[in-house]
Amino acid sequence: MNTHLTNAEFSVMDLLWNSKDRLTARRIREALYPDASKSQHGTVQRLLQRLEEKGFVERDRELSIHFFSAAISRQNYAGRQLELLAEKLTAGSFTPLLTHLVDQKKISSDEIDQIRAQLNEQESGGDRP
Amino acid sequence: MNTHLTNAEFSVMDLLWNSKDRLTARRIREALYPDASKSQHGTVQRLLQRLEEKGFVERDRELSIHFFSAAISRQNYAGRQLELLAEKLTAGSFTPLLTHLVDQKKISSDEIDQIRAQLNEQESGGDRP
DNA sequence: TGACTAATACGACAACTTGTCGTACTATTA
DNA sequence: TAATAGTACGACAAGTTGTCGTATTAGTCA
Repeated sequence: MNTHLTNAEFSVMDLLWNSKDRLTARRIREALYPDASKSQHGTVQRLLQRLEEKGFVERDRELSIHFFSAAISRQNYAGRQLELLAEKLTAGSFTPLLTHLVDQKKISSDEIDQIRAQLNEQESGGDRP
Repeated sequence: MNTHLTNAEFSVMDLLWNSKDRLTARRIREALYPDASKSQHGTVQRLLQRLEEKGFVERDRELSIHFFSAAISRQNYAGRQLELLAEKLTAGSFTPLLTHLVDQKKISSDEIDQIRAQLNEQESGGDRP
């Protein structure tokens, strides 16, 4: 499975991630190209096709009008990208990344609290192998 | 300043980041292309030139043999990439990224300890507005 | 049913990027 | 001054990306 989303592909995924329900190609076209010229049907279909090939999108072929949904969650994608980043830059370790963030105060104190809470929870709680 | 490093460019930066001292183009070529054909001088020079344009590399022109060094640190680059990721995927917030990491236990307990220590330190310490 | 509309499938391509090479030029060295 | 090694950068093939257009299939309705 390819791991990279191009800009246009990302726009589609962003739509799907933000949508509660599955979307038709038409819906997606309407959202991405509100002026909706004829040829942009094709563009969206092409994008969906490539996204399906890459494993990012699931297509329900049941009906002749297909329904599309994200095959992986935004969280999942974000996590994967973060891992790639760490792998490439810091030999797979996240500490240097986070250290820098904290140093630069790029993490708000609210965020700090949330993460600390989660860390504490995890430490006490779920250590079932 | 461009924010993206291509593969070949990254190899150069990786070298510079790993090196204590500034490097000459020759050193870099030797490292990246150990077989060292003639034309690869040009390749490395080209890469260094582009990296300089992008603001990633500093070039000391003092002598006719130039010295190259990273203009931004690995940490800095990593942080910037992380910010871009968060901006694009989670409206600039890091919490969802980190939450996912913690959930998946992609962060080792050692790392958790380090980060927590740093968080505590920051909280008690430097809150000067 | 046959004409029409809308959907899918995908080849093609222009614009851009990327890695590489080669050539021109300059400085240093023997 | 000839040879060597460096810098500067134009050029280009290969790959990517966004887009379009055309072929084909499937419903729709007078």
